[in-house]
Order: sequence, then C-alpha cells, then structure tokens
Amino acid sequence: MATANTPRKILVTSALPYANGSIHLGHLVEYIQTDIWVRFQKMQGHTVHYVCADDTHGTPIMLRAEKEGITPEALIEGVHKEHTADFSEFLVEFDNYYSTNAPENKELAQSIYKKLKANGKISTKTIEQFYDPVKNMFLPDRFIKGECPKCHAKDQYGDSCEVCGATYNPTELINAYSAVSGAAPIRKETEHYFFKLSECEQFLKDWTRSGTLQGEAANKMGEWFENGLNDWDISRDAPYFGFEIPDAPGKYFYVWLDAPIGYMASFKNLCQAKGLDFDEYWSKDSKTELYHFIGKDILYFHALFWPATLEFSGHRKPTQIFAHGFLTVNGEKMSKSRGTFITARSYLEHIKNPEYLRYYYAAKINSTMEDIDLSLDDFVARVNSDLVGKYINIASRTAGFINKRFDGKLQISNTLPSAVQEIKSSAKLIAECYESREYGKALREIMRLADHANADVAEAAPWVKAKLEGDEAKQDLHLDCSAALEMFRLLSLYLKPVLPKLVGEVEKFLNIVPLTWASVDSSFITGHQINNYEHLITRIDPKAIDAMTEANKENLTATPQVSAAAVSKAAPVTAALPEAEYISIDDFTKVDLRIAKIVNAEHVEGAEKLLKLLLDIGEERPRQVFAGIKSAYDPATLVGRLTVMVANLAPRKMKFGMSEGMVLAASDENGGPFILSPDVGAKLGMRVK
RNA sequence: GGUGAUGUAGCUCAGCUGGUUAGAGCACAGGAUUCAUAAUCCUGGGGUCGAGGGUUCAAGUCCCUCUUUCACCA
Repeated sequence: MATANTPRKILVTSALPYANGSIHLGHLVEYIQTDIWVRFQKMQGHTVHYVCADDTHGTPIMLRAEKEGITPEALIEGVHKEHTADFSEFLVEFDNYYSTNAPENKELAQSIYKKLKANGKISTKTIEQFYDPVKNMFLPDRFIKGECPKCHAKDQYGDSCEVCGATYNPTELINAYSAVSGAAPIRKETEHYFFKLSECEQFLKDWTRSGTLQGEAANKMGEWFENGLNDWDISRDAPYFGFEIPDAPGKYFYVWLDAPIGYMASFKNLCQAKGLDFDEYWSKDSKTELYHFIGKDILYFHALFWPATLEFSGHRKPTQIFAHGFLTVNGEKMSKSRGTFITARSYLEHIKNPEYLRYYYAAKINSTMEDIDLSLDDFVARVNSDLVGKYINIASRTAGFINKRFDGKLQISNTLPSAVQEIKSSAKLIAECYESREYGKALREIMRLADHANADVAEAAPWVKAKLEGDEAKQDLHLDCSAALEMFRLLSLYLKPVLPKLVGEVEKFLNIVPLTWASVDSSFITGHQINNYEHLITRIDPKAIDAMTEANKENLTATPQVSAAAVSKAAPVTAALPEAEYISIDDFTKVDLRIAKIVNAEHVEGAEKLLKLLLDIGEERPRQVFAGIKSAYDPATLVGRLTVMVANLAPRKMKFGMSEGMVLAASDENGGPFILSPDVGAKLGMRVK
C-alpha cells in the first residue's frame, strides 16, 4: 500500500483514442478515472508520468482522409489538436500527449518486431482475403458488407450481423460488396506475417493469473485459453497508413501492433524533453511500476498480445491492467437519436464546468468492469446537493463571520475539536479507496464527513453566538468558525484529485500553499489570514442539460451521414447543410406508395414478429409481404382491410420467403406498430402522393 | 450462438469470507432553523434484494434453470 514514506516511480497510461472522431462522454470515463488516480499519486509525493497519444494508423483513417481530400497526416494533426484541447479543458493532465505516427514509435515498433523475429516468434503464411478490384486494396472485415447468411438482413458487416447477432466469416456473406467502392470483392492470396501467440500460451496463462488483472478480467481470459491461442496476424498489405515492416516491402504493421507501442513512444518522447531514463521504466528488470487504464472492450489486446509482445522482445510487463466498464446515459447505450451521444465539446458548450462531470463520474467509479450510468437527472441532483449544498456550504456559511468579525484571521483551539479529529482520521481510508480505484467509496466517505461538518456547525449555531454580547460568545464564535474552515480545508484536500481547479481556488481563498496528502497532518495556526469568500461554484441548471440533449439531437439531423463534421474543425458544427434536412419532390416520388387490400394474413411458422400478408394492388397476382406487426394484430382482423404499402421496394429474400414490398406502420417506444388506413373512397391500387 | 459481467427502495448506488428487524444519498412527508447560492439540522414513510427451484439451523450473499442489460469473439 502506498505511503508517502516510500516514493514510487510510476508510469501510467490511458488507452489511445482513435484519431477518427471526437472525444465523447464515454471516452472521458477513462481519462477522468486515470487522471484522478494520477493526481492522487502525485499528491502522495510519488513520481508519476502519465502518457497517452492519438492512435493514428489503419484503413479507416486512410480512407477517411482520402474522402476529405487531405493527407492522413493532415487529418490526424487536426484531430490531435482537437483531442488535446478537449482533454485539457476536462483537466486531464497528461505529462505527454503524443501520436503513434511519430519517429519514436516507428523505431520502437521496428526494433520490437526485429527482436520478436530473432526470438523465433514471427512466421509467415499465405492467406486468402477479400480484395477490392476497383480500389486495388485488400478489405478489412468491416469494409465488406452483404447479406447475413443466417437471417438474410441486408447491408451487414463482414464479421457479424447487427440484426440477428450472428457471427461469421466475411466469406459467408451473401452478395458481398466492398463498402469502399461497391464492387464485388474477389478472393486473392497474400502473404501475411504472424506473431506466434500459440507459443506464448504458458507464459500468458501464468501472467494473467499473477494478480495483474481484475478477477473478472482473468475469468474472461480463461475463455481464450480453453480454445487454445491462435497466432496473431500483425501485417496488412499496402495501401495502408502505418509503418512498413522491415525487409517486407508493401507490408505494414497492423494498427494494433504499433498502438500499444505508442505508450512507449510517448514516454520516450517525454524522456527526451525531460531528461528521464527510458530504460529505467521499460527494461526487463525495471523496478518501476507500469499501469494501463483501459476499457473492457480492449482487454484482449492488453492482456494477451501486449504482455507477450513485451516479454518476447525483452521488455518489462505491465504491473497491472485496470479495465473499466462502459458508459450508459440514462440507463441506455449512448444514442444519437435520444441526444445522449454527447461529445466533450458539446458538454463544455452547454454545462461549462468540467468538474461537475469529474465529480459525478468519480462518484460512480469503482474497481470493477461494471458499466457506469450517467443519469442526467441524478447528475444534476448529486452535483448540486453534494458539491454546493454540502461541501462548499461549509465555507460559505462560516467564512463571512471570520471576515466580518475577525478581519479574516483564524483562531485555532489548543485541543482538536472532535469533528476535525474525525475528518483527519479518515485520511487513510480515503487514500486506500483512491489507490484501489474505489472512488465512489471515497466520495461517499467524504460526503459523510461533510454532513457531519454541517451538523457540527448547526450545533455550534454561530448565528446565535454572533448575536450574544460578551467576550466568551465572541471567542466561541471565532473558534467554531475557524474549526469549520479547518474541516473545509481537509475535505478540500480529499477532493483535490477529483476537483483540481475548484480546490485550486479554495487554496487561494484559504490563502494556503497547494495541498498535498501530507497536509492532513498540518493545520491552520492562530492568526492565519484568509481571503474574502466569493462564490466558488454554482448549481447546474437542469435547463442546460435539456439544451444539451436537444442540441445533440439537432446535430444528428443536420449531419445525417457520419460524424464527419465532428472532426473537420475548420468550420464549427452548426446547421451548415440546411438542404440536408429536406428532400426534393423528385426524391419523394421515387417511392411508389399504393393503396393495398389485405387479401390474406397468416402467422409464419417460427417467426416471432412477422405476419405473412398477401396484398392486392390491382396486379395480376397479389404481393407477398412479411410485416413485423404480429405483436399488435390478429391476422383475422386484417383480412379485407385497405392499407398503404411501398410497391417499388426491392424484393428481399427473407428466411421465410420473398417479401415483395413493405407495409407502412407507425410506432415508437410507447406503442405500435399501427398500420395505416386510407380515408373512405380510396380504392386498391391507387397511388399515394 | 459461445464466454465474462450485470439486475437490491421512485432515482443513483453500498452490502467483505452466508448469521440478529436489508443500508446510504437524492426525491417525498412532517418539524426546526435562518449563518449560508430555496443551502442546513432533526424525524418519518417506502424494498417478497430479476423469476423459479435447491443446499443450509440460517441466503441479497452458495448451487442449478430461466430472464434483463453490457462487453468480447483474434
């Protein structure tokens, strides 16, 4: 356990955000979690280096740059600026925020590769892959789309179906096409380089069970060992934005090979700037500590590939890997349609104060991989109640007496008041909570102490003493309010890792040097002069939350395609494309809507949601249409009804047969589906326009 | 589909190796107070701990089945 007596040397990383999009509230869970831990360790007096970088390589970045008509270098440079600004404003204090597309990283990636090769851990194998004959490039799985082989949903990615959840190989897709050019991909042989992970099994089994992972993470790893480890494909063919593999022209390192090496590169870059010893932190026998904070989704890379890469290239392994869960907003996945897909920038524009979010996240963060929920109502209630009502209130309600009655000078009793003593005695517990990443527990304790401090002030009733005559009452008033500010000082110290900026202002108000953990053992002395109290924090207005979610909904309709506008920081994202919200009359008339008579309706064997309808629109034979309305309609009640269908929708082969159109129906989360009915007088076959 | 997690008061969450009437904050109700940014203090109502089965003298806590939500599947 950490004590200030034994200074440690610690290197900490957060996962590298991909240089393909904006930082959002989900990302921030990790950076805030890490930053709090780093600030806590620094307050303990340890030597801590916190490094990170943009993850810049790979096919998506290459294609994105091409689409925007700029070089990949220009793209990632712009993103780097944006990311840096976002992190800085959220008070995430990296010692270095670098890029994987850097000379240090190239050199490290290549030298690590050479060492792996010299250790016999690299092999080559010819594999067959999909190839885009128009674009002249091999296609990663997620750039191949087609029909799901299981449920026949259209436009599914090459690895899994978002409709039915099936996983498969891209080769199994029906009518596969390239998401890049639309061309039908062909199969083509290519030689790939592999890291022989299969030979690292025993090492990894031992390593993952040696206390480096959380329990549930180690359980998850067990899954992979059961099936045996496969070798890891670490090469990609040109064209690829990345580093070329030494002595292998046209072959590039897969982005996941050089991304974690980016941790080293960022640190190396820091070493050059600050004169630190790189090898002290990365050599095989390093005595320093190394921690990676990551999301549970990339545990796989950090707990298998990464330690194996380090081990067999002659480096130290991570001391521990700290995986956290995902963020949900209002109990659900972040959603663009609900306005809960919120970027860091959007939060700053609407809520302004980043420390509210830091506080709320901290209140929710624990050491497990459980997801954490940002409940927006709870967010407002908690921040307003805890920070304003409890914590800041202690200073707000007592500082006035000190300033007005005692010229801002404190009077400290010889005997420590019991309430102050209680707060001091929690220092160890709170430190242990921070150390073990149980921030929620730490903040519960701190708020419990703040409650006691407020109760203590209520009991002392300074407003009563202020009205009493006599020196004794005046003396009591002076001591009581000074004690309250001492409690406030201690609580500020405990909160400092979470609220560095606010506590910085508290330090100015209290006229003290920056608080460290050792400040627990000191205290104010009689005669200490404080400054005038001014409001340090304001309550969150719930309207700002509503405005934020509304604005994010608008963003979606204004930029319907991808989040492309998010990264091109040249133009601020306002309604730049009003025309994108509208379609022309010509677009609309492409949809052939017809009045249809339901001539038959029946259940479909084996289908949970579908009814099979036969729809007459005046053609030779009725159309067969599968409609997902089983939950709301009894087939018998449908027969004979008129409704509206899309007549020129491309026929689609479904599991149960061809569907030759689509019935229109209304629904939302509260109900439906409700199919449409025409007004009296409409006849089957009539065009709807 | 497989695997790892997850489901506790209206909301957000604590509940360690099973042990007396299941806790906190917020919200709500009643009272007090007015120093403080409608902040604070005291009191109270509210839960068949996702469902069903099992082990045990005893289960929110262990086992099995089902189910919710999340993640991963190189």
